Amino acid sequence: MTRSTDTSWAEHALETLQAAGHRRGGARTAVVEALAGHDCAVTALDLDDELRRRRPPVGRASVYRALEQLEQLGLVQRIEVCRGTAGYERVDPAGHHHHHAICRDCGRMVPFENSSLERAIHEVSEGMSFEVTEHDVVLRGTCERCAN
Amino acid sequence: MTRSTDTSWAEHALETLQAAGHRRGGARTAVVEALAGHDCAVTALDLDDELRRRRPPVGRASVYRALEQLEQLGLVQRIEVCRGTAGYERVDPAGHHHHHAICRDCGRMVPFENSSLERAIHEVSEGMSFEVTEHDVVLRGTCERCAN
DNA sequence: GAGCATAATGAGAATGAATCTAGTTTGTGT
DNA sequence: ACACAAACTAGATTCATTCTCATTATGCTC
Repeated sequence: MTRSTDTSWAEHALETLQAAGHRRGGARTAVVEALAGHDCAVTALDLDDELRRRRPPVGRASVYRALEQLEQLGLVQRIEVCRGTAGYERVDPAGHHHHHAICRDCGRMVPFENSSLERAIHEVSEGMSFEVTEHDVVLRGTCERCAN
Repeated sequence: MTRSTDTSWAEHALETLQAAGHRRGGARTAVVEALAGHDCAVTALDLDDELRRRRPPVGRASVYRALEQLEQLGLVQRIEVCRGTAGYERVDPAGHHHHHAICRDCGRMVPFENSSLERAIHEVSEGMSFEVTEHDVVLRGTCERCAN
């Protein structure tokens, strides 16, 4: 579960894509594999850099397209990493997930999880006219390094 | 408190700016006044549109600069409205604030507040190596209109 | 295994929000 | 009123993201 390349997530993702009526394409598979290799959020351009070197190279458009489809299927979550840039990270099929604290100065991102927070969010969601399918919590401040 | 133009917030903001060593400039004042007239998040470009028509017109750069300063002073909060666009809204000086549920389909934004959620976030923040100064919760899903 | 419809792909152009630059104006303390 | 720094505007620039479109590959059917 703490393996840095999460094979089970990748398999699950590829299966879900197929079940959703998608064909098996090289670029999208590469994106899934790359995501599986990251434990926390990566930007689309980081993935692009990483995948552009492959043979054959993966185009930027394909990376964005794949991420969008994965997000739509609830396989990855999108969060705002820093002003105007999105980060993507895989979603545990078991529903287990974490949130992030982001340092205002250096952009460092620290994941955390907390069950009473989850419970509170769940309760709020219930009492809402919305049908809430996803939530996202971001704490912002200064990390211990930048605080001096 | 439900007045659509919140004069007290505007006054508070202008005072805080001054206390922070800022001079009183026409453009920034205009931005503060415009923000006071909105109860929920507005995008920078909406404000720009709104203020460009003034005599004298306010430049786009000034809008962004003012928003950044206001955010730095904790007078406005920045949230991601839709992919790649930020929304800004005034922060109640009393510390009273709300979060948002955003419809994935139509982009509609519904504010909500919940004290046990706040409490949970506060607790998490305490136990963190970060010095957390701000937090942001976004619920995403389908609003009752789009759900049919 | 060949043929077909169509999804998937990649290169690069286009978009659009946000930031930066340069030169000008304005506010404030003296 | 003067001087000097902060604030301002217009427009160019940057940079993430999306779009276009010609090309390639997949999965089906026969």
